[in-house]
Amino acid sequence: MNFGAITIKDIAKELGISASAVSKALKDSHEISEKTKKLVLECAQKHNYQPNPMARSLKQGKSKSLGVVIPTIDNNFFSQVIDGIESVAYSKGYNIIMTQTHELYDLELSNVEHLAMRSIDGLLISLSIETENIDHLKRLHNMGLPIVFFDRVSNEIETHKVIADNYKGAYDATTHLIRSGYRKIAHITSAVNISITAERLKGYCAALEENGLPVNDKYIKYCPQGGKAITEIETALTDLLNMQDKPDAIFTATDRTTTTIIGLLHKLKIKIPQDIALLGFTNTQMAYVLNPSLSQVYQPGFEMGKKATGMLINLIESRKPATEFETVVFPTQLFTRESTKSLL
Amino acid sequence: MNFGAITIKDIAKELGISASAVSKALKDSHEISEKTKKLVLECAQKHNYQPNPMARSLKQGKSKSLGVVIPTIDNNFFSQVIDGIESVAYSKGYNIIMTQTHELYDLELSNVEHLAMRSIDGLLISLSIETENIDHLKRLHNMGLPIVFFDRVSNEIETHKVIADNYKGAYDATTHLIRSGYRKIAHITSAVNISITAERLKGYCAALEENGLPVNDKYIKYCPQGGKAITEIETALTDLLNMQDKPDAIFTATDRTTTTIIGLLHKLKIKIPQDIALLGFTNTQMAYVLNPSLSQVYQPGFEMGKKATGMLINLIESRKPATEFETVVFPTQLFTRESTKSLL
DNA sequence: TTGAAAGCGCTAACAG
DNA sequence: CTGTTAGCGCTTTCAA
Repeated sequence: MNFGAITIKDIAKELGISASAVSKALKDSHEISEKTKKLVLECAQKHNYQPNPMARSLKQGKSKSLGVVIPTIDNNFFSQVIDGIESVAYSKGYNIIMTQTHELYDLELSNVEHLAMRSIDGLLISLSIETENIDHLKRLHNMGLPIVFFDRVSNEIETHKVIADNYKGAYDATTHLIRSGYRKIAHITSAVNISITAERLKGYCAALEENGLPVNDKYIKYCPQGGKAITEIETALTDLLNMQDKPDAIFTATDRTTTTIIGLLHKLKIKIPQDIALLGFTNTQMAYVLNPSLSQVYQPGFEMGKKATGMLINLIESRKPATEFETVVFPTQLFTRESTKSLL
Repeated sequence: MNFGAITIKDIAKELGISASAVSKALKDSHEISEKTKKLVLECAQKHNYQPNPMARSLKQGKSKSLGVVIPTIDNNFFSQVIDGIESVAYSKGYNIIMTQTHELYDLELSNVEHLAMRSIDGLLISLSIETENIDHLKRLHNMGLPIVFFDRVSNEIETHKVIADNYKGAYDATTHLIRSGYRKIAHITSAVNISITAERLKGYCAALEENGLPVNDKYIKYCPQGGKAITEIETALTDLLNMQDKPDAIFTATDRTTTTIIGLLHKLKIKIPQDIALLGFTNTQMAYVLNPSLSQVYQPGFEMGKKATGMLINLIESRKPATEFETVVFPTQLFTRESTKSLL
């Protein structure tokens, strides 16, 4: 770090003035003469002076970096969120330190600790599946660390949150399946404890009920690891396919589950949608080239990232501590394609 | 940052000893009595003491963070590389600061400057497509910043590099197409100036020549933006399809190009592989569920990230400046599927 | 308009 | 074994 970099002191020495004068000149303070300013600026330019951010952070108690904690980067939704986060953060002079939890509580814990230790100014987080207890976040939040949740949120901390309209996304998806003539709609979802699971499940149930269809618990399959392990998806699918009254459609709740299921059905030579229809939450841009083209519920990841970051930076930079917190809900988009072609 | 955090001074005061004693006790120095150590440790524990990394960095001239510059995160290959980078970095106590260039030279420049300013201890970089001039990297490298290139490398800086065997990957792919009976094999590749383009092109040509097939320049299409814009891929494809002697197979050189081409061919109702075969470099895990399942050249992204990071950390931590530099080449894997089914 | 001095939190050389 | 001191680079009073 700071490889042979020039410091304020060096400039001061070269110009025969004091370090504080240089510091002030550099930030165009009114208490420095134009002449001196010009001299300093030129000298700084000449040596390509870059302020040492560590020193500045140490002094000012601000690091100008944001911590980002997500389950995994290898996911269309999250990489789009990251793009959104970056776009806002950079424009406001923040850099981001990104970490993945891989859905593990222990990793989330250590990543968060590590970030806090790293003196981040704020934290953006989407909880891991394993995370049931968020004391680690409460502690930091109570100490004054601004936190904004997105996607997988917790109600145990009062702060800004950014989510997709998971309820409506699931509701629309299920309704579309029903309208297309499917009656026995299974739901393969993520772990039972995370926020998006509950919301999506609610939407699914509501659509069924509104259409006079029974909610059959046997049609609801949880993947405790959120589909990280292909085996849990396989088990869920096999269970469904082995049922006496097996489903005629599957509504999958996550990106990974959706794309994996399509692969598994392929392997089993089960035709979509003839044998079973498929519709899922996924942000893949390849949905239309999958075989068959895949109906999808799309979340505006980029916008969600932007919004969350904007809110976080507001929290960080606002003079007075926030007292009003917002939960911003973004609409999802339903794309209907061959995988849910109408039976009617 | 450092929200209400306890400092060494606080501990010193509470225990009625000096700050330096605490500092030494904390690092288990032999010049501190066991009794004091125990006291200090307990007190630190009690208050959940966390050293301030800024202060430590400032003092030690090390930030324990690595800069990572990649074209885009929204790419299977790169997100796998990141996973590899993270896995090694964390285990060695480094955190990573990641930035995307989106294939733009200006963004690469500002990201690199920003990272350098951020006092990173080392840099991992895969060059953007627009980058022809790497003076920005040379400058930092000359100032002593350890740099490791991966994937898209430059020969203008002597340092460690990690790449896939692009030549062999392309050679194997092309050979496979030839053996499957295809004779007019087009190559849609990335921008002409980046390293991987040249290497893959060479492999493609070599395979053709070894099999007595002509290298037809008209069959080679460059995408100056690396496929970032769908239009350039579309143009390349249309050009090929409009040729009198149009190709019977396409070998695509990048992840994005490959998946986009399959979509475009779909739209045009051109059957793969009956009308035209397709084989490409891509790390998508969905290759086998695409329509048709996609033959692919797979690069070991995770391992490449691990290796590059290991090398970088070695550079950073080695006492004497390195004089010998390595270019590590990872083998690619060819998966043959329906999109290149034999014509014979 | 400029400079001297103190201090952010931590470490390391040197004294005691 | 423990304390004093100085300093990393920068900012910010306060004094000149």
